Amino acid sequence: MKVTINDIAKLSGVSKATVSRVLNGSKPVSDAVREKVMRAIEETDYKPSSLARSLTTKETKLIGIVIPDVSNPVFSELVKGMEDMSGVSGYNILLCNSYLSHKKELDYLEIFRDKEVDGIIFLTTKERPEQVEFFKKFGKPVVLVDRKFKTMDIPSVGIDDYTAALKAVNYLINLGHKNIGMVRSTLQDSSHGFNRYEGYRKAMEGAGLSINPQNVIEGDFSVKSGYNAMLKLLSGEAPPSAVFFANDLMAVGGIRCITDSGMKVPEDISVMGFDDIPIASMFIPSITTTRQPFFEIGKKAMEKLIQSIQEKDVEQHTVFETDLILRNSTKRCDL
Amino acid sequence: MKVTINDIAKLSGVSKATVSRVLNGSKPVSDAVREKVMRAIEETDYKPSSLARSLTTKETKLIGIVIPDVSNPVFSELVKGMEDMSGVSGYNILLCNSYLSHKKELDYLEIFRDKEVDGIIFLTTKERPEQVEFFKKFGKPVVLVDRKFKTMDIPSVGIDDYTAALKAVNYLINLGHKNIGMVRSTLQDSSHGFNRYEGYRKAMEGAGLSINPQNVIEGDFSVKSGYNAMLKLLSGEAPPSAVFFANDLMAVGGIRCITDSGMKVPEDISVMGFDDIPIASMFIPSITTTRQPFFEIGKKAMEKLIQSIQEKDVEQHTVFETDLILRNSTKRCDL
DNA sequence: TGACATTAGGAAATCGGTTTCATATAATGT
DNA sequence: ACATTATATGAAACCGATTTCCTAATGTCA
Repeated sequence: MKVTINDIAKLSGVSKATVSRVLNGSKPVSDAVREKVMRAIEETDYKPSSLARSLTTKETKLIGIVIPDVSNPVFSELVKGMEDMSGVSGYNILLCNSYLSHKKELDYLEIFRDKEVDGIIFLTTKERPEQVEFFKKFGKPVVLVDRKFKTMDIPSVGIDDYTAALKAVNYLINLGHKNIGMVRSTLQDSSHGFNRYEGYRKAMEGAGLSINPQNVIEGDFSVKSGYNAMLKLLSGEAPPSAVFFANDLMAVGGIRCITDSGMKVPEDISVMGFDDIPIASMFIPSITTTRQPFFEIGKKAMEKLIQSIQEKDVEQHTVFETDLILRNSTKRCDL
Repeated sequence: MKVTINDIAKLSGVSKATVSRVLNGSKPVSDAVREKVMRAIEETDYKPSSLARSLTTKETKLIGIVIPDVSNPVFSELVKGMEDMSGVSGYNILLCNSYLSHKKELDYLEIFRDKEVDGIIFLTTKERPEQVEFFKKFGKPVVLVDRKFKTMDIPSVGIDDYTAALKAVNYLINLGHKNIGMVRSTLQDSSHGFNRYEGYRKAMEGAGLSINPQNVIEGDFSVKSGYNAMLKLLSGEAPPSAVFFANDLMAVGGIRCITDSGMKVPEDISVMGFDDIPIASMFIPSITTTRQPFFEIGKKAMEKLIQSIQEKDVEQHTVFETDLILRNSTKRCDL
């Protein structure tokens, strides 16, 4: 049989209230009594039931996290950052993969409510009214990662996609490239996709370069879509000398496509990625990209969440710096 | 204020016992009463507290999972399989990364006990007495993935590393390779590392080929260690014409090393990986490897766990088949 | 030394459910 | 029509903690 607070109380000859006090230090207890209780606890290897405790204290020390897909290195790194932070504060993580399914996202939110988590970190692409409604009812702290909501002001952590893309494309421009293509993505209305495209547009405009609409292709952030997009770019009338991919996975697909077509990266075409996932540095050639500090972002998101749970003031929107990582998939334009 | 079962009872003019019965169907309830109760529930958007419920029912519908590192594609895929299975049965996952730290592993196990999870899926490399002791006391179901314990018979799911490695190396032998090296790993006494090496040894022996000890190098399953191991192989007196890496990440490092040394894969040296993580098919050249059905393994592990929780009989040790995936990092030996 | 303030610890209520047990009413059999 | 069984529901105990409220014992001060 599992040993409970009552057993400890009996064993040490005190009331369970006193045991509770010894456990939590919520009220002073004489040394003699504390001693007795501690001994009983040790002897029986007693651990209080966090369930029963949560029932009265109203906190479960549980954090719900919804992400699209753990097997995507971007998200797994974010999760690691979150876990790193939650651990030290004694919180545990309920992890859920939505695979971008709206239904799953909502189902998981409901589960979080049932499980009475103390807070939620939410990663989605598209803001939806049901979500907003849920969060309004939910009442407890929520932090968004990599996106803000328009119809509700929820604390967020992320990067400035626009500026990061601007810097990335400016780098290509400084290498002498004039005909620069982009593989973007508007998957599920993702704001990253859009903002990165805006950065690209602005950079080109700023340098007085025109964008050939044929050289802006739509992808969906997957390797395969990068491959297909590149195929289109290569078959166009004026294939670009450099391509800015909205993420590294698509860049990988692009490089494979270029290689399969008998051309070389970066000799024939320069490729720029985004994210700096592990594969970017391992690939041949290694991929020039923009590093997002995913681990830090995850950590910060969790930190903010825990702080709001503990009713401390937190910065509403946190924006992290990105770094341009120069590698071997880009080179000066010879033309 | 949060609405509770008492509110529903009052609102619908019945006792809370009856509300509970409507909720769980544990006892028959007249249609008229059920109707009333249901209406009250809908009106107030009442959701029972799973906390309070768990306190009496003794089940939390929580599963604890300890894995080394989610950002490793091997493990993230396993986790996805587990989640896929747990979802349909209404279980939720408490995910913890141990980073192979013995202390963290044990800490998380303790947390699982405190949180009163219904069962645990445990991935570790090294069996340790404290773990065994914990599981003995724990009393609830546990499933191991990719390893068995020697001092305690815990249900497990995995593959036959020995046979898989044997098949892989035999393939290289059939391609005409005679001088085949291996980069293995005995990281934390991992049994995979050992069994894969045994398969290699047996294959070589079976073909009457001798193993040059200089061509068996120790790695630690990381890209970097694969690179360094390859460096050693290349600088040996009789570099192999083919190398069997104990996992794909090391194979990636190996290929980079070979490429950096001005040689080509597979023209100069054939490379064989293990696992078939996503990068294996994306890499240039794509990597010949042994596919482990990680998703299925994860799913099966969860299925077995849930079945034991529900006190059904389960197969004690489940072994999955592996497939040799032929790609472009291996070719016939010219010599 | 007597009046009053502190303090340690116990009894009981509480959290929000489930479950056992008792009971009134309806259904059944003869 | 009467005894008996089945059935729907309520009251209360319980799960394992925390917390409020109260009391008895000790300490302090004039």
